[in-house]
Amino acid sequence: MSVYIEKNRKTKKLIQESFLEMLQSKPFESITVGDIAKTANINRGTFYLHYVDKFDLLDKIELQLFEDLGNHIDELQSSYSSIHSFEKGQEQLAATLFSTIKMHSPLLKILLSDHGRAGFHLRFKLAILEKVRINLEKNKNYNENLQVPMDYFLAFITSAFLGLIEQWVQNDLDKTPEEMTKLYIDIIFFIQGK
Amino acid sequence: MSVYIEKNRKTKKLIQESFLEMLQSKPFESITVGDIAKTANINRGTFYLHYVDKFDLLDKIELQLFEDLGNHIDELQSSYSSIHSFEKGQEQLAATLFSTIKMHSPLLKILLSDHGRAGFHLRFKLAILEKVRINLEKNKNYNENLQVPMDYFLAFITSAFLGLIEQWVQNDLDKTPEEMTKLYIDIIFFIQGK
DNA sequence: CAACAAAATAAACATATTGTTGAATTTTGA
DNA sequence: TCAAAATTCAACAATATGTTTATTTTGTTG
Repeated sequence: MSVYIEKNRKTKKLIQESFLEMLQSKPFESITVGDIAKTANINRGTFYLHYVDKFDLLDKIELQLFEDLGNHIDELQSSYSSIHSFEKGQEQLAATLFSTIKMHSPLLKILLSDHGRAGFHLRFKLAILEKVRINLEKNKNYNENLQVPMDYFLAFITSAFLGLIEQWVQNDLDKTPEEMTKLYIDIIFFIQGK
Repeated sequence: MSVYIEKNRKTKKLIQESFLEMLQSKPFESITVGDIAKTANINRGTFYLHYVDKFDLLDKIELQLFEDLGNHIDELQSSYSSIHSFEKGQEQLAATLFSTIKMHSPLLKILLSDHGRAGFHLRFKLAILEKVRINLEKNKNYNENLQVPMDYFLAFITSAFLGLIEQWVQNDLDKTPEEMTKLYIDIIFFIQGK
């Protein structure tokens, strides 16, 4: 019984790999179920034994990604102290984000490109935003000083992070996570006029 | 002759309006040329007299948007002095961006949502990034002090802007452009610890 | 008004993709 | 070797695509 599940997973994995490989060279919208089956060397009917349609396939891949990202971020973040300054919290979060993103950068590069699916950027942002929010709440001070609506402040910080991540992924990780963290801090310092 | 062009434009306008109306309730990928024709009360064949396919239609809409945005931004920006501090330059650009975005917010809201098309966010970011770049170059000082690769710095600043814009548009313009500009400045000040 | 040309319509077309079915076949592991 | 599970195969109706041809509507112009 357990081996049948294993077999199941192997075909699923084959489908996903073939699909993601195609996604590098052609946009999601132009990939047909027939294409996927052909590339994976399976019968088209077999695809439908595993997924409802190609949207379902991409849904599953996205969900798995967000789950992995979330778990890994939480893991790293929990190793930090709860009380810290805004700057220190940002540095810790940056270190966590960049080292987590690194593991998933090939997939992220595809999903964030125009070969992916409309709205992925929003879903990704939402996932990161939640982590930023939690991190900010660790710092008691910021609440009192912040004169700006929280949704806008979160949108600002999260999108700034996202901008660096997108550039980094598009540059095929031309820097280490540590260099990216330093880069983030340097930008904050520059804006602060230091 | 001129009236035929006028007639032509009226049908094109009708197609675009019907299309954008549908786009508010269903995603681009699920809208068929037949749907568009039905909503616009035209023959399906007529659609093909004006556009190659539905992608071409969306291409034209996006292009028109970027052209309008670019023109309006350039217009407003040219009214400012060329030499200014980083903060002053950012404030001027923010004021320009928010007032320009306001005019196109209904369309932007759709195109940035998951009803739009993969990659729109990237194309929009690129359009804004170019304006940010030009604005930064007006300030001689920043070049000397900046210790960070330009592509990353631009990605950071532009995405931060974009984050505010997206939140604003999603909130159905719950603030005036002036309030958004002040909000942007307040966030910068907060990060600077002032 | 009559003639003309552009634009839109209507119907038909081959083609491609979809998602489903049922039966046959192969693979798997116990 | 056996039975269950997984995959294959062929066929199916349904839908959307993009093109074509003939016909009608529309607006302009002499």
